[in-house]
Formats: sequence, structure tokens, C-alpha cells
Amino acid sequence: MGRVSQAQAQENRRRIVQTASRLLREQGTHVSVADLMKAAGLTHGGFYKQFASKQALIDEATTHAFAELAQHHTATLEQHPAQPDAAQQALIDAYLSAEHRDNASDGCPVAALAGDMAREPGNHQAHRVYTQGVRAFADALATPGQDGITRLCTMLGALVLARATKDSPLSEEILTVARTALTAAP
Amino acid sequence: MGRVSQAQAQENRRRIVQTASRLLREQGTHVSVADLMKAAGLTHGGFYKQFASKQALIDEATTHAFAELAQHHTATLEQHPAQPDAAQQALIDAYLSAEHRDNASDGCPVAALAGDMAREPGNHQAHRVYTQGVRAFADALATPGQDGITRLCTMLGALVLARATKDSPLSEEILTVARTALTAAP
DNA sequence: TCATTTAGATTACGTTTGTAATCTAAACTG
DNA sequence: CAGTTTAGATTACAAACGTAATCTAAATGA
Repeated sequence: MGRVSQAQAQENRRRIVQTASRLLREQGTHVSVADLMKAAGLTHGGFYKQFASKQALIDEATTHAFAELAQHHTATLEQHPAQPDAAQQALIDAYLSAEHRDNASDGCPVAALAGDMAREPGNHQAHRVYTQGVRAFADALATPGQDGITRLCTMLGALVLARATKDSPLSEEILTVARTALTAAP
Repeated sequence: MGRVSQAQAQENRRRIVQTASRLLREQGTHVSVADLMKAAGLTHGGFYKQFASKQALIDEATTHAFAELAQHHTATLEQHPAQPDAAQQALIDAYLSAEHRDNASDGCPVAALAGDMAREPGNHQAHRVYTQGVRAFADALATPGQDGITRLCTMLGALVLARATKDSPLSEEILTVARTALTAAP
């Protein structure tokens, strides 16, 4: 109805961005502004008081998702002090779990947004954040002997394929095989 | 305007399916029926004389794309008689080429449709064809010692990531690194 | 040949989309 | 406390969506 305190408005804005970052991963960039706002508990008309356009929200939500990803990575690293191998293994196991496959909305944005990023013209902030996020992820997976790009490709490929074949036993098989391959690797 | 010969109608239908199979890979399942028909050189009103629904066309176009993929695989195998390793290497090199990255419309449907398949409820023919296509692809990549799922994950992950980072030098790096890894593998 | 069928064009429908103007009442500001 | 600002609700709009009825003229078949 009427106005709302600046603190409340900022909290609403924050919630819109967070909700968008989840819905984007779940449904892709085609989610409607109306659905986004409804999920955040607001009506869609108020949207343009907070954001210049849908793309502006996508940019901000993507940035938010990648910030969370980086935070998750550093948290995992800190949980295994002085054992980078164990930390990476924990990362891999979580990445290739059924939980992660079935919960894209708070999962890896690199995997969830890959399809959308491949199609849009790359001039948006979201695209730049995405590319930088890929690089950071690959770095986190690197070992002294090998850079992490190949491992990231295998992990991401397995997750994407497991999601796309979700209703088939093949999906579990993909996760298991990839986990084994990444565990055995040097 | 008026009617058209049965032969012509069949040819039109064939062209719609083929056009759809390309546009779907390029733009995803959100392409409009109007765009599909225009690309096939027809008006969108005539669509429902040939197909029961948009989903029916998607099913048929997906089936078509995967038939072409299987055909491409057997053709590559036949081009390297009695040298399965060389055939697989040719497959891998083509898969991880810049041409393939930049031409999704006549490229691998497993990669191009992965995002859409992960989101739709899996009750459509397209989804079944997709899952079966993944299995067939993995089989084609298997070696006597190792099943092909991991290699497929790496290839697909690399292609998807290379497309999603297309405007950055990282994209080329991903293709190169993955090609090297897959060539060196046992 | 002539009546019937039908592929595709035209037009129209109801819904949903992104965007925006208007309204309202509460939060600010002096 | 009175006046101004403004976040969010309401409403509106043009465009695009999937679907469908209608029209038209050519192909078919008797």
C-alpha cells in the first residue's frame, strides 16, 4: 500500500535479488518479472522503482550468485586447513551429489546459467561475472601439477548431463562414474 | 495461397522439422512458432495443419537432430576403418573445435539442448530421445578399458563452457586444454 | 469436368510478457 | 506538526505468445 521505511525498502530489494538469484538458476533468464516479484512477496508493478530493467536485476542476481559460490569455495577450503587435496575432494563430492543435481536453485551458477550465457549477446555484466567465475572455479580446482580447467569441464559436464537425464537411471550412473574418475585422477 | 500438392506439403513439413531442429539448438525451446514457420518460409497460421502442437514439433525435431548425430558418428567410424582410436580422435577434435562452438545450430544436440532438458518435466518424447542419445554417445566414446561417460562429460562440459565464455580468451583455452587432456588419456 | 478436399494465408482469440503511469498512504524533512 | 517525498499497489498498454477459426484457391478423385 503506502510507503515503506528505507530500511524496509532496502531489505525488500535484497530479498528480490536473492529470490531472483535462485529463480534464475531454477528456471533460466525467461522467468517473468511478475513471477520474480511474486516469489519475493511483492507485486510486479513496484519492480521499476528498484531496478532500471529486468536485465539490471539479472546482472545483480548473477553477481550475487557468484559471490555466494566464491564464499562457499573459501569456506570449504578453510574447513580443511592445510589439506588442499581433502578440500578439493569435499568440493567434488558435493558437486556431484544427487542433492546438488536436484537443487539447482541454490547450486552452482556456472552449471545452472551455462545455457543462458551461451545464447545472450555477451555485453551484459552478468556475462562478465560469469566468465570471471569460471576462471575462479578452475583455479580453485587446480593442483600443483595440473590446471583445473579439465576437472571443471568433467564436473560441470557430469552435473549438466545428470540434470538433463534426471528421470533415468543413467543420471545416477553419470554422477557415480564421474566422481570415481575425478577421485582416481592425479 | 491456395492448396499445394501432397508432395509439396510433405516437403514443407520436412523443411519445418529440419528448420526447427536447427533453431531449437540455436535458441532453445523458447523459439516461437511464428519464428519457426517464418524461417521455414511459411506463415505461422498454417502450422496446426501439420502439427498437433508446438511440443509435437519439438519432439519430432529433437528426434531428427539425434538421428543426424548418430549418422554423423557412424560416418566418422566408417571413415577410419579398423582404427577405432583414430575415429574417436577425429570425433573429439571436431567436437572441441571453434567451428563447433560457434555453430550450435547444426552441432551436437546433447550440448545444445542440455539446458532445456534439465528444466522441462520429462514426460515428452524429446526427453526420452535425449536420454537415449546420451547413452549412445557415451557408448561411441568407450574404449576397451574405460566406458565413455567420463570422456563425454569432459567433452560436453568443455563445449558448454566454451560457448558460455565465447567472448573471452578463456573460451579458446578451455577447448585447447580439454582437447589435450582427452588426447593424452589412456 | 465438376464436386470435394485441404495446405497455407489471413485474421482473431485470450494470455502473458516487459515496461510504465497513476494512485495511495506511510516515511521522511524542515 | 505540515508538507514533501516515495515504495509499493493498482491499472494500463503494446507487443508477442500458442492456439484456432475462417478464407481461398489449387489439388485431388469421381
